[in-house]
Amino acid sequence: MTTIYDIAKLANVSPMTVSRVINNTGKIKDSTKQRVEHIINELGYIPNSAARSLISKKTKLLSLILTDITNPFFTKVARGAEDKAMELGYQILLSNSDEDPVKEAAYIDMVLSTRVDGVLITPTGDDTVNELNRLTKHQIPAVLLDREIKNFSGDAVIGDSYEGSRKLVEHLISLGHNRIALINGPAAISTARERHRGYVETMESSGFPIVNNYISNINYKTDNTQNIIQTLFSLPENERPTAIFAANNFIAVRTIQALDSFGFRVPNDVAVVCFDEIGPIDNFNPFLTVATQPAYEFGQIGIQLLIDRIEKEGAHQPNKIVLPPKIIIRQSSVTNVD
Amino acid sequence: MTTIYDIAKLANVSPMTVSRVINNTGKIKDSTKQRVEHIINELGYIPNSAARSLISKKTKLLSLILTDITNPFFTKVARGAEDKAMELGYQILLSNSDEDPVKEAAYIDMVLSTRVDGVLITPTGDDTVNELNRLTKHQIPAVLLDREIKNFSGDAVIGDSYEGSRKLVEHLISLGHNRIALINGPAAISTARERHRGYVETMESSGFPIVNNYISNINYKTDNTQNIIQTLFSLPENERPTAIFAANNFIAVRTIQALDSFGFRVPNDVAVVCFDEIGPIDNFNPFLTVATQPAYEFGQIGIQLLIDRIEKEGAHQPNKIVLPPKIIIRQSSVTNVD
DNA sequence: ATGAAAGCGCTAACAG
DNA sequence: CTGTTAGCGCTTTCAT
Repeated sequence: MTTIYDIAKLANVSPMTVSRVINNTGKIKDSTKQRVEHIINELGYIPNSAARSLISKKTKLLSLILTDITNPFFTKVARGAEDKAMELGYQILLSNSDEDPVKEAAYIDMVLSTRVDGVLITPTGDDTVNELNRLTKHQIPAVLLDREIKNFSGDAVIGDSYEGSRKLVEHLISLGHNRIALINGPAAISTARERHRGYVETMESSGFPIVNNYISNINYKTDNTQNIIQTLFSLPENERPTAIFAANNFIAVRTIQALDSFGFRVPNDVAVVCFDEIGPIDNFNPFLTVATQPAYEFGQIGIQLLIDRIEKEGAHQPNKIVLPPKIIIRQSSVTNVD
Repeated sequence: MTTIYDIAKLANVSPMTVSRVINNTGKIKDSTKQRVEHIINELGYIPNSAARSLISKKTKLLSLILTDITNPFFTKVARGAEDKAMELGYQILLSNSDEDPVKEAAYIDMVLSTRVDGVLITPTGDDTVNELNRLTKHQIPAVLLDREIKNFSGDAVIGDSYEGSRKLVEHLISLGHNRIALINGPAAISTARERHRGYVETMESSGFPIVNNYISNINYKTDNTQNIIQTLFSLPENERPTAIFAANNFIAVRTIQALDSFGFRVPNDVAVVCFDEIGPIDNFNPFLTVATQPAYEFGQIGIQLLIDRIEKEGAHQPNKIVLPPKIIIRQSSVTNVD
């Protein structure tokens, strides 16, 4: 491996001069500069970032901790994050927590030993506050993505789950539904709380009762919905829900599959709506009615906030960016739509 | 930031003893070990990997260079790669080349300066051989993913594009099609060459002519298919293709969109088949007939090969793993299928 | 079983 | 404009 010492020797200068040429600092005679640069190119020399990090305490590495990149929402987040990071000279370390606090903690360990400059994270739940505190203790800035956390104030990029929720429920109500079930994420996750709030308030303001049996909480990514669907549809026909609000795309898919397994068709027997698209290509799967969120921007803005926090001196106020959802009406809720 | 010196001072030992405790090397008296470990936990000390890398010349970092993680095939590859890497104690740096050799080269630069231990890469084309040679020059192992490269022999995980291609075309022929168009990727990419070969040989062995106008090459990810579709369907009705073999999922989507814009319906007017799923959830979008590839395994195996190469002493023979595709028949080619 | 010295590759601080 | 010295945090080597 060639080092600045090799270059220095060949160029008859000190290593320090080589360093100056590489970093474009200080004043170097043009001829020396040329000579050094020529040798650098000749040998294909590339600075060792470990050595640099040791001094600068910066790695130009960021950690992106998502629950699962396989979820199209997070796929696009990752793409936005990567693009912005690259643009600003950083690289991204990817991790999937799978909604599992144990995996999440293990990743924070790695993050800490890799000494990344910052972390953009979708926390698994409110308890993630402990991991965030570990980061803070080591002065590693973190930005929350998609989910806020109780007892933690810091930068965040989130969607407007309350608003999206209201609009989805209003849409269902406008179609004549009033027995609407909510299959939600865990109450320890802010998006689930907000979607619940949107659901409840919209139902109430439309004068419909909140039926507790209609509301359930499951894991956003793993739990299946068989039991829930079975229970809901064992009710007498005039008490069954006519529509289901699935809190996210994965829950929606599992819900539709469960419905299918019991012989119920969407939307003929039941209408289904949810948050976020189920595929990477917008408007290509013309099936699910969704509250879609600008995932790519989540990633971009998240990284931008993070890098601002890293590079800008002084502790400025926490920045909270709220990105609005967009309702797209498709066949899973109405039959007569393209 | 706490260092082994801080620990050493508090434990009344030398830094070397602390290092030994951390790495579990040498013989340490149990009592000293306990004492040191206690203080380590107390302070929440975590070793600085930059310092370690400087000595060991290892970073425990791998680079994953894909064309676009937004493509569900690569999304799953990334997931498989990340899982396997984590399991083996490595972290993954994610990059998207967007099929652009310039971006690809820029990423290789970063890779080189970050001193990753290895690279798993989907090359943009045969010219990527130059970038791979740069890696080799710096003794950084690389494993090819999904695509092989002319004039480069090394480890690779690829699919059987020829076989998948044959089966897709055979499927179309069995449905009575013989005017089948191929919208392929660039000839500089091995998968495109193999898919072309599978198409040509299957057509010929079935006694059908190869119509040159039916074959076109475009970028896997960016070029649109408007012109191609327009040209094909300006032909007299009895010369138009009745089926289209799109070489990958993204081309298929753009093809269907283009067909749609000209008022042609799939599969009623034209059958469409392609490689790889268009969504992350298998069997949920019951539309496209595809040759699907085990993307998750691509990632897992790729990382496994890479780490073997990194950790196993001695230069063993290049390892080439070929993963078979699976044909899934859906509505884009036949109307009477679930 | 433990420690001291040296050095990995680079740059900040100071000298000239 | 260029060089010298020291040290980032850790581990290897050699002593004890």
